[in-house]
Amino acid sequence: MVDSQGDAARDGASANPRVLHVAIPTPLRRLFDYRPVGPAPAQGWQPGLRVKVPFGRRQLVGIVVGASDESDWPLDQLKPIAAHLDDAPLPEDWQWLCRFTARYYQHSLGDTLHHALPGPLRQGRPLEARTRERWELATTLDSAQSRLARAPRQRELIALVAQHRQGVVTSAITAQGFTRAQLQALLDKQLVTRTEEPVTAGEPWQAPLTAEPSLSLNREQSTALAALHEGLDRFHPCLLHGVTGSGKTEVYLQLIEGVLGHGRQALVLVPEIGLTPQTLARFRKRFRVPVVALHSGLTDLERLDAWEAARSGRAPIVIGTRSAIFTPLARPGVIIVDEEHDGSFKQQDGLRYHARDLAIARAHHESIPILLGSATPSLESLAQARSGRYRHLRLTQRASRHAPAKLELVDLRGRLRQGGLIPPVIDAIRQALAAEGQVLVFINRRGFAPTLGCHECGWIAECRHCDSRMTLHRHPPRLVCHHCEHQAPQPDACPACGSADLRPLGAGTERTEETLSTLFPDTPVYRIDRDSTRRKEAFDALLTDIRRGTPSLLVGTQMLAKGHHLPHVTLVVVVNADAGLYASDFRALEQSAQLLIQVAGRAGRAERPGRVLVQTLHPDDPNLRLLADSGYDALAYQLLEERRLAALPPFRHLALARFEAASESDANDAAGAAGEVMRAWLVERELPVHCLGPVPAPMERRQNRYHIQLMLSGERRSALHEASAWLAGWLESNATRKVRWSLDIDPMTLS
DNA sequence: AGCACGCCGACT
DNA sequence: GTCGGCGTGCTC
Repeated sequence: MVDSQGDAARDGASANPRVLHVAIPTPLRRLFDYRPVGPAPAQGWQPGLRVKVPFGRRQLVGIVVGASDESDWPLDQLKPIAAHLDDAPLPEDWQWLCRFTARYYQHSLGDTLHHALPGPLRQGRPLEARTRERWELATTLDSAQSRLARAPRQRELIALVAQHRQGVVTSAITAQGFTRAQLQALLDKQLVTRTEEPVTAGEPWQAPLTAEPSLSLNREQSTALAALHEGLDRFHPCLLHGVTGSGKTEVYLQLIEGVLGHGRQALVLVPEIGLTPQTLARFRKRFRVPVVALHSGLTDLERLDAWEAARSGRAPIVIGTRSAIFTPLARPGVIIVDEEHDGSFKQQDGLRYHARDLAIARAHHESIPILLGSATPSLESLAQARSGRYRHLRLTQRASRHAPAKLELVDLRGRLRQGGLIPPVIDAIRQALAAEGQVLVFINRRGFAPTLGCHECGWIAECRHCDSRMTLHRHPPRLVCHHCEHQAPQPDACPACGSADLRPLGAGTERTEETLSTLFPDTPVYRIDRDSTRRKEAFDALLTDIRRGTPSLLVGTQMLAKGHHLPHVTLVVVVNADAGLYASDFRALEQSAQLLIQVAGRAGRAERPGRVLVQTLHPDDPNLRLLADSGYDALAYQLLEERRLAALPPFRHLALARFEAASESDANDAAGAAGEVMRAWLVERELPVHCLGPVPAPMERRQNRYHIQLMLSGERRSALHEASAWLAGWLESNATRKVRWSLDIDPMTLS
């Protein structure tokens, strides 16, 4: 059997087993057997125990997934384990999710478990016997506060401590946005006392749950909330499909309040770019209970703390990005996936999981409701809602009295462009600024210009290592490949013909910023992209400036379009809407429609109506027209029809095998061989799965490596799963070392 | 993936 | 004479 790594789990615990089946952090998709020696764990040899084992010449932390008296290996050749690291197994719900993930994505179970564990636990750090600090008021609140006249944060902190007569633990304090340094300052002034206590399982939190009253809901919101409340004790998948500004977050908050009221926990997943301080602040302001955030900025120990708080049940609310789906919960009550259409939920290397899809599977397994929220749902979720498998909850009304801004298409053809903008658009910007508004100019290209070209001979700056063009940057001046980071100095003369007439082609954020600074010298111009916001503080400072609301110009990539509330923006300009219209990728149009709507949603959120100008070379494109005239939903349903006709997701399921090698023929041969055996196997097994390829990836050469792919597609998931499992097994034992391969189940892009 | 072993090129 | 390039084999 090819996929044997989950089977041993069924053997379960046995009192005195002769063999332990252990998942090891290696890409090998099989288990390794060991002999249990030394003292047995307090609760016996159960699945979910971490063990330290010898593996080759290394010592690794593995996880027991089963115990029995049998092994495929000669028993006397089994190595003994070095030690067991836990007396009690890791949480069962977490183990289940890892097993499911490994199986569904054809990934090594050991690697999956490893990936899903916080760093310290991966390295073998003990989970038990940890202590925590409890802080109590050491004096009266009044006298403490009078001594903190010049330290406002410490004064707020002492008020928080004073609210808890039995004291309050550190994690609850930091969860409210305070720092250890502030606690230490209070301790030094002897205004608080600190005691250490062992960490025990959390008790249910107590009322009152909320720190500030809920907002009143409109009829649609109430209907949605009522529908959600009625399915709290079962698997109940819902799509909260609400236009920008319709109050989805308020529905989340009140749903969570209900879940917490039943003593259960809530897990909230947000896109990478969406876990902003404002989002977090909104949750923390509403609830009196700790809100634990999991994001990339945490240290290993903070991450472990958060994981432990969720596992023990001490943390009622957990908010995090993609990987937070692997957080164990003691009393799961609901999973919410905000902006469910967002591409950042899909991991794009290694274990290529989709957190939204795993969230559905997890909610099903735990028999809890799951809420997917979006103004622009993915076609996958829309199809599920339409078929009735998900409950379709719509929010069509906006809190502000203005209708959402319509997209106005602006014809770029034959017009002179300045920094990518044509005169009527520049006039509109001038008017908006004169009316004291802020203007957001959206370009999805970093750098000064997409590329540099010779006006004499037609030469274009291409990357030496990729099939791509180099982007021109100005600060500092250089050519940069955005696919491999390769850099080159900006040439003074054409390398092909020697002409000095080299010109930037097209506009990126830097160029538009420069143009706008020249056109509007008295107005501040803020550029927001990956280059200008490398440092987080720089980004925060920029946002603070912008929120002051003085008339200004914001030039940015999708960083700016997603997540951030920009209440003073009255005009949005999309420099070029054409990138996604004719792209080869089958999801390009869906994704650019989602992005356009998201960008447009930045306009006129406060008490002023907004305008959205969309520049395009294809003002008559039927898809673009449909989006502008009838909105996202109309386009989405139209695209669904096209997907049906083209036999693409969500009507068929895909798996993509990628092959990559330094030589084109090696990659091609490997993909060709795999395709042949795959097709032969499909014929023999009479499985209704198509195998396409090998075909070169859209950008075949990247970093001097050649990319070839093979696509499997099937109407039935089970058949596709069987085929991809077989292919993974075949590749694992037959692929040569110089060709790297990977399997992507439900790929988001075909590139 | 790691990590070893093993067999051919340019160096102190 | 060796340091070191990466092909290939193995991990219970």
